[in-house]
Amino acid sequence: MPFSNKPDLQRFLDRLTSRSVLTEEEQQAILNLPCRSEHVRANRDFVPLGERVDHACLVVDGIVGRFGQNSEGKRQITAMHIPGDMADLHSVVQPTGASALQALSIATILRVPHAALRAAAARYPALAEALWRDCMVDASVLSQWVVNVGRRDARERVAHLLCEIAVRLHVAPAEGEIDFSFDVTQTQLADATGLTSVHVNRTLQALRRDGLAQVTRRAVHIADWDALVAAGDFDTGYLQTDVRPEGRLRIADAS
Amino acid sequence: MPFSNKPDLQRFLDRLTSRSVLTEEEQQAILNLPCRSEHVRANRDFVPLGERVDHACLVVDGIVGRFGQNSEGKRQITAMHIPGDMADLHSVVQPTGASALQALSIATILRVPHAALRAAAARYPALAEALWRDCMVDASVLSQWVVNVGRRDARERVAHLLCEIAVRLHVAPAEGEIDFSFDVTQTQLADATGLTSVHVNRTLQALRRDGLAQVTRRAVHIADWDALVAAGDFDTGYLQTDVRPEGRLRIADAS
DNA sequence: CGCCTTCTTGAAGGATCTCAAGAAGGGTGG
DNA sequence: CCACCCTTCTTGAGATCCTTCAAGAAGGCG
Repeated sequence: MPFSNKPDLQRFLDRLTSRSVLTEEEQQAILNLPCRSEHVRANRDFVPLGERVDHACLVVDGIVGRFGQNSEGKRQITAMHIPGDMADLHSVVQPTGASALQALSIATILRVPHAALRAAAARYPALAEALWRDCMVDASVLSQWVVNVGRRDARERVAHLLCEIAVRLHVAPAEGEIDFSFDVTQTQLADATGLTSVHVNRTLQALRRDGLAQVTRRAVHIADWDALVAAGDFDTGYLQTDVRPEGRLRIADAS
Repeated sequence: MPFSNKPDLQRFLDRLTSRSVLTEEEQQAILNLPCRSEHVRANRDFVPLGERVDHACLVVDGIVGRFGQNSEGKRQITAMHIPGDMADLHSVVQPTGASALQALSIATILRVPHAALRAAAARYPALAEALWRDCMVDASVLSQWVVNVGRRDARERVAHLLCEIAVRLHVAPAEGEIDFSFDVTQTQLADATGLTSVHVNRTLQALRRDGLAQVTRRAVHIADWDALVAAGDFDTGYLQTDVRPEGRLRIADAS
């Protein structure tokens, strides 16, 4: 467990402190978490469906999908995780029946033992609360995905997803045009939006034709942010990015 | 705050202790939570969309829906809550951007102040953990709903929802036939499954015709549980009901 | 250079929606 | 206790969005 993992844990810590207030000592507890780095090739399921797990996975690089599937084997991606996300933090508290994880592109992950996370959470209640809060932001996203897949048409779904990713990557809202690397296939976009890859293809063509966004295999160029937001019926609030310092919470101090 | 609320809080406590281990003292902390009982008529939104809330709502009686909506005002129900559920427990840790709640039938709820829940969680880390875990079971359901709406056809969606509710109400799996009260309109079923009420109507007729289930305005009669489970591609694991005593968790004891 | 994955395109079919209107059900007031 | 009203359910027909199937083109990696 070399020190070289600290920058990656720092990224996760930044995520936590963007919404929660943690003391220096609590922050150190995160940075000192033991972990094992691992490279995963694209399309590999590195956390299998339905098994008990004893560690959580921090995404260091690449895009990771959480997914479920129906009996015919059709996949539905239920969450997309970007670097800095602890993709299955929920497993700390619910180690069985956890969801499966798949590398959507080539990825690097850090496996963090539950035991260490639990020990840290037990020792520092405010840390437990910060982790809990992080899980709830994840759940907010999940809620939005239900709305997305349940009550929006193809164009809206794809636009909404692109907006969400842009905001989570902190590349938006910039003025007008936005570029970011996003290494996923059209088939994976289809599995995330509940469509077929054929229809995602046509939908992306329409978004391009209408001057909203150009999506290629490796990157996204948003040509008109406001228009894409409108097309995706997107409202950034649920993502809880940009919480001002005075809005960050800490309720767990024992009295 | 009369003592008469204790039975209702006990129900919530039972929910917690079915998956988590709590000491006598911790259990008392739940039972002593202050709360205000309230009757809500059907179809009323009793927690509005997008506002900051300072209390969580425990469902005592009736069915409560959590929902989001798109810009056209089309609703998507993202969760259905039954008596004993704390419908927006997540708001304790994420008081802004909470989801809206609507009474699907006439309902009775208990409003529990965040302050009291926070104080209890701060004082008893194991309690915080139990609440966190409860939120994660809720998130598992949410995940399944994404799969349901994204990758299953109308018949499967409706069957899956009926199975889920039956298991959560602890009326299944009984042998073969099952009856339970379920006071929800076809329009609400449509909003939960991402369909139209017209199509839900035809789907229910098909389920009835095929001898799987009869759904009326007030109740559900499942004629063939196994067949409904197959039709809904339903796997009970994610609900984490029936966790055996030795499987219940308690990791938060400070060392 | 060659292979394998991914993207692209067309055409046809099907699941679900929309619109519309009548029937049934449940609650309420006279 | 009946009549009435409003919500919910039911049914039909036509429209549409999306899927399925298929096959060729393009792209990336060893």
